Amino acid sequence: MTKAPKIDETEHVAPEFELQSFLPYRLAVLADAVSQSIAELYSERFALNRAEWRILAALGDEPNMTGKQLSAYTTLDKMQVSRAVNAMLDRSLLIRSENPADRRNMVLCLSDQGQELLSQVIPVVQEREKFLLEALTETEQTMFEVASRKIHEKAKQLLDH
Amino acid sequence: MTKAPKIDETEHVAPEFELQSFLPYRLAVLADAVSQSIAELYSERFALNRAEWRILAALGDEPNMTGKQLSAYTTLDKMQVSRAVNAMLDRSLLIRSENPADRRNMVLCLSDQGQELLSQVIPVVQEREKFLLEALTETEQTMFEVASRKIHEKAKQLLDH
DNA sequence: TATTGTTATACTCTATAACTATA
DNA sequence: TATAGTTATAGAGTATAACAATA
Repeated sequence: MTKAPKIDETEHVAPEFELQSFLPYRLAVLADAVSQSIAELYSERFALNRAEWRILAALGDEPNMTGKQLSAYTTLDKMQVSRAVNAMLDRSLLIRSENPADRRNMVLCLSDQGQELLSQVIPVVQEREKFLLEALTETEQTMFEVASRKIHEKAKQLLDH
Repeated sequence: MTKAPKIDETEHVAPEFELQSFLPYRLAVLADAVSQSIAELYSERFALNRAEWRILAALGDEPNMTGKQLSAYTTLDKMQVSRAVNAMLDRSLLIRSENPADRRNMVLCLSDQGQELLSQVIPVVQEREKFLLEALTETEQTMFEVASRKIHEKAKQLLDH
């Protein structure tokens, strides 16, 4: 009984790989869909872009931040902050004051108009967040948050060189 | 006993809102960090951009797709596919053939070089995926996947108008 | 000399839509 | 007329680095 020659199936055959089940791809697609579903709210109804929305929310949560603090809070870089802040100053959504202790710092907070705008945006985006989270039980929500945080920590390890 | 006048605390005070715990923000930041940690692998070592990497992986998983099928598989739009495909044809990573049944369709598959490149990229990105997933137990991984899928379904409901 | 924030510039991405070739 | 894919072009977003003011 002669053996049939075995075909080497590994030659030119890439390892099994399915994009659909690749975590980074899945996360990108998910975040993209979720982002879009929120962005359409603050951009269309309130003429904010992503950076402006983040800064608005950040200063609503914690007033009197400097550019650098805003950058850390929102994960935007200093240029994005600078540009968005200027656009928002033009629209009188922010008030910029000097820090007498260190005049390199700009100290920013929301104007009454900014507060007003924020208080209009928040319920709208929160409603949408609630809709998205209806997909999950409370337990699932908690686990999802915990897992997200853990993966994020790992990813940050990689990016801090 | 005269009542002290109550201060209306809702005036000009936005509802409680913390960007850090807002699901869409958390997801965006997470996906961004994870994406970056993978992109630095395929872009630096293999000179691929995101669209090219997705197409490479897609055709490795399922050869002989048309542009439209690739677009659906990778969630890239037809222009992004067209551009990436042309760049990859220039690098001889793909083979384009005509579909005699409908000559509007281009049918694409990986060349030997494309296969070879893919088989180099896969272990590298899989290793990184594994590193990221070490953050989670198997149970957590499963729950995370399930939860992701559920949220994604909800988000797609919103985007399909 | 280092830091905060601004500006300039170039590059990449994205979005719209006009265009071609097929059907 | 509708579809697959291409091209053109403009706008948005991003990245680098030079710059001014201040410490």
